[in-house]
Amino acid sequence: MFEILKSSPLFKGLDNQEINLLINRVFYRIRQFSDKEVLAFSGERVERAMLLLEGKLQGEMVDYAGGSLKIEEIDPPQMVAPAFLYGPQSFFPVNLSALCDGKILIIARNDFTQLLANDHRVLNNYLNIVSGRAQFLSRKITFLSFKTIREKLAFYLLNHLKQDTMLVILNQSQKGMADIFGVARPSLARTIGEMEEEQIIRWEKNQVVILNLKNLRAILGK
Amino acid sequence: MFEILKSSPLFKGLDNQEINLLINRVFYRIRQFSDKEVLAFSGERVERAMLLLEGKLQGEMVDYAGGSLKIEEIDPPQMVAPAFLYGPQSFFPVNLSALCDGKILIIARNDFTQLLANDHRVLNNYLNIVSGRAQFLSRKITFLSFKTIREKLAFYLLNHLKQDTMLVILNQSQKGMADIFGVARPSLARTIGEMEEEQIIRWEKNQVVILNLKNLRAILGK
DNA sequence: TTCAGAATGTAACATTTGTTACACATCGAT
DNA sequence: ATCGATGTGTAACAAATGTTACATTCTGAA
Repeated sequence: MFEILKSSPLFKGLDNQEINLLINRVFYRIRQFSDKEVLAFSGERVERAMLLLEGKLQGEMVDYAGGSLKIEEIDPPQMVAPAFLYGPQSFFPVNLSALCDGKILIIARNDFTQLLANDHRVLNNYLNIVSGRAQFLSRKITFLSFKTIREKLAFYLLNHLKQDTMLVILNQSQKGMADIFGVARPSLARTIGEMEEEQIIRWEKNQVVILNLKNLRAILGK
Repeated sequence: MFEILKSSPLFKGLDNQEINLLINRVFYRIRQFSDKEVLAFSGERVERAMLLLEGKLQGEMVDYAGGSLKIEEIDPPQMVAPAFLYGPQSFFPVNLSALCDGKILIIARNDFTQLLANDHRVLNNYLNIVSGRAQFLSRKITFLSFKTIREKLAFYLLNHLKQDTMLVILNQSQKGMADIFGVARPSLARTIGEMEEEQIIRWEKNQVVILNLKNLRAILGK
């Protein structure tokens, strides 16, 4: 376990023994979870710090109509909802569900606070994590504020362009992307079709080829 | 100045003298600004902690087409962009402009870090502020994810309902609200008209009367 | 290989929102 | 009180997106 923790942003800069000492000064437990299990519901109080050790989690906002907007996926060794452990409104903002089997490290808030107080480097790391979360959410807002599907798609592609190539590797299905964009799947497909028609992109199975970078950029610059 | 700082979330729990001692151990300066002045552009690096002492600021995201989405207003004695001082992407997420004359306290990041290290209460306060920011942004995303103007309006009204009344006091013009919602002003006016037609609300000059709470809730629950 | 389930392309149509334009009301400064 | 700037109600029309439906292709497990 300490190998995993050592590579986590929270314990960055600490060696195995230091982590061991710190962790063993507080109460903690490991919880197993299985595929598709819901670990927390939106609105539930956040009482414990959680750090994903194995497996993959997904956070999605659920609207009142039952529809959902996938916000992000969480991979080890990241913390879960780090920005919701303190502050005035410590409630889960999303439904947290498992995409496969795995396990998480759980530390109650008071113990976690103690952990932070016990080592300045961990505290500093945590500060960076929380700030990073706020920045992630801020970018999410930037993204959601794009009005048209065309703009969202252009922004997405430009941000996922592989260095020095004209390729974007897709690790999402069109359906998955539509969820992230918060739009209907056929609507996204239509926009993709239009942009292929205009020779801006070529949509292949697992990747997208940018045929006309200038025009793609123009979508955001008009 | 210390009276103002004393009432700020950052120095909560400290008395004037303690604040005085802490502040005077680091470099700081006070900057005056005037109405409509732009204090920072979106994308600019955040190098300094800023705490609003007097006046009123506004943060707005500017999209590529020049349109804008007003994110929030900042009143004294709040910090400006507290969640963007640390972390991997410390750039202003919004254009920061003045809504009237005022002044801010400015502390360079290194000095601010020193300030945090010098007092555990201030550090703890800051942690709460940053978490609070992430939580604010998260709620913003919840809000933006509502699909229709009807839903946004219903959500807004239900969240601004004055305790134990059927009133919502408006401190925004319709135009201002349309900006916050990220929709066109006539579109919002149309939706308001429809909801008045249906006897759900009555829109008056500076307030809204809820006529049918059940139906208003039903908009989000359907 | 075969088959079922998932993902994709596409079309017709409905719904929502944006755009533009204009009349009118409101508010504050002179 | 008057004027101009700003906000508001409303309408007609355009544009974007959602909905539904169906055919086709892909994919992984038996």
